[in-house]
Amino acid sequence: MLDLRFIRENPDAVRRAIRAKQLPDALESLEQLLLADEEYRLLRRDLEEKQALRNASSKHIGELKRKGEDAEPLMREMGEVAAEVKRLEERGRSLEARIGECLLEVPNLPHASVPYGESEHDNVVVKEWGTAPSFGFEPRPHWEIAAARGWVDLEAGVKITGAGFPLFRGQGARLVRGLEGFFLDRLADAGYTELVVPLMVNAASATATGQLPDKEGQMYQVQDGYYLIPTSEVAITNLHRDEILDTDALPFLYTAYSACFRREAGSYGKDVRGLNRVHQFDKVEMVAFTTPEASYDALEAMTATSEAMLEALGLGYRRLLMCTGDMGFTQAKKYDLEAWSPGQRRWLEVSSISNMEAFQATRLHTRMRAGGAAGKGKPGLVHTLNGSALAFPRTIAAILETYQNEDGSVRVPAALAPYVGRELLS
RNA sequence: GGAGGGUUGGCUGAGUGGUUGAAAGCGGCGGUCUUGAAAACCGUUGACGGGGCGACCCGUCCGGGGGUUCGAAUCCCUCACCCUCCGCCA
Repeated sequence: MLDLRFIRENPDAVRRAIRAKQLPDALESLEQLLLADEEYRLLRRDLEEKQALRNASSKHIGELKRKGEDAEPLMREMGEVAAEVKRLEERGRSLEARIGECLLEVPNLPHASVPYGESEHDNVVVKEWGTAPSFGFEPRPHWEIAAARGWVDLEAGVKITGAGFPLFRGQGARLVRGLEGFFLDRLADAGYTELVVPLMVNAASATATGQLPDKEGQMYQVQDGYYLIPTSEVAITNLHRDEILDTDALPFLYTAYSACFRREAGSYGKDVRGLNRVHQFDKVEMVAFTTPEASYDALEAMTATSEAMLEALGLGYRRLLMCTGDMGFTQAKKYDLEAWSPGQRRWLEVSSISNMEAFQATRLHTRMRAGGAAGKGKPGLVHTLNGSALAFPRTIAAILETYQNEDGSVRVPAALAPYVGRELLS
């Protein structure tokens, strides 16, 4: 969330940001927030005055009692003050709750370099890499290639669970495992610390990273108030919730391979065929904690790391700079990487890399100072970033379609072959 | 799932209704002594919010949240976490 003081001092900048992000409902929350904040600040002043009076008097009563003098009149008098303090405290609590709720509804501000736009059509292609492969035959979509050899079995997934839960088999499963090792090894080389994280998180974690209350319907909720993670970002980023990090030790770079679960309610049609959109998928995620000064360089570095993987796999791709209207609630700046899908003749989003600036850190209460928790002085907020490297299903789709042969076999990219243990899927 | 015990400042650990934001020790910081260091001794040392140019002043904080009371670290309720024992279990 944004800093309350910043909102108080720059309400117009926040209003502009909400309009640019196409989130009209948030305007109402902002206006409520400003009203509640104003009332709360007046109430605080009154409350502190009465609390001071009560505190002084109760000390005085203590003195009288110790001396054996009569404290009854003063105690009766203070009864009224105490009642007033209680009334003000109750009102203060309800205002605090309202302020907290409204604050969660206010989106992050877009960075100055983000283009204004109302929808995905206004995103800007900032980079293209590779050339579309040519075939001596009509290239097939990945679901045909995969189904022919049983590498991906969508019907089995439907029987076992339901639509959107693919089953990988044989060399298809081997490809999944190979990609995991390939991605994680390259990220280890790039300085990322590997984690294995819980696949369920509590409501506090989901709130801190911005899934709640904004995207509640998109997560699977299980018993005991837990949610299946829609991305390991949620688990990783909460690692440092309520902590003060040592500024000199930053940046912290983490990666984790995990299953991800998304309800994707309302999705249908050709966009969801095959592996294009599923409810459970694997992903290797990157998360960074940096100083505010370093976060935009870190965004570029993280993006370059993801792009290097696509290049090592030999997959043609383009990088999009997301416009204000297509960016989402928590992000200040976001790039999407899309791999070319020759069998479908369309771009597939395989990675999304974002800088949240201090938006998550404020919710997380993750701060930094020289010396960390034991250090001295006022702690400052850190910036958080995350990105995928990469999402498996669409990467697998792009590999199958890009490297397909007419006989239905698929060449394994040279850099990936050692991880898969073979150079040809057949 | 059942029974019991616990959660206090950077750490250890006192404190069961009235100048307790909190003893003591450790650690940290400053000083004395010393060529320097160590040891010893002396002093000092929590966080957050608000106010004032400032010496300072006010408020909140003893796991979280409520309650009782003129007054709560201390009493009551509730939640979370940790420990011990029993049960169950890959």
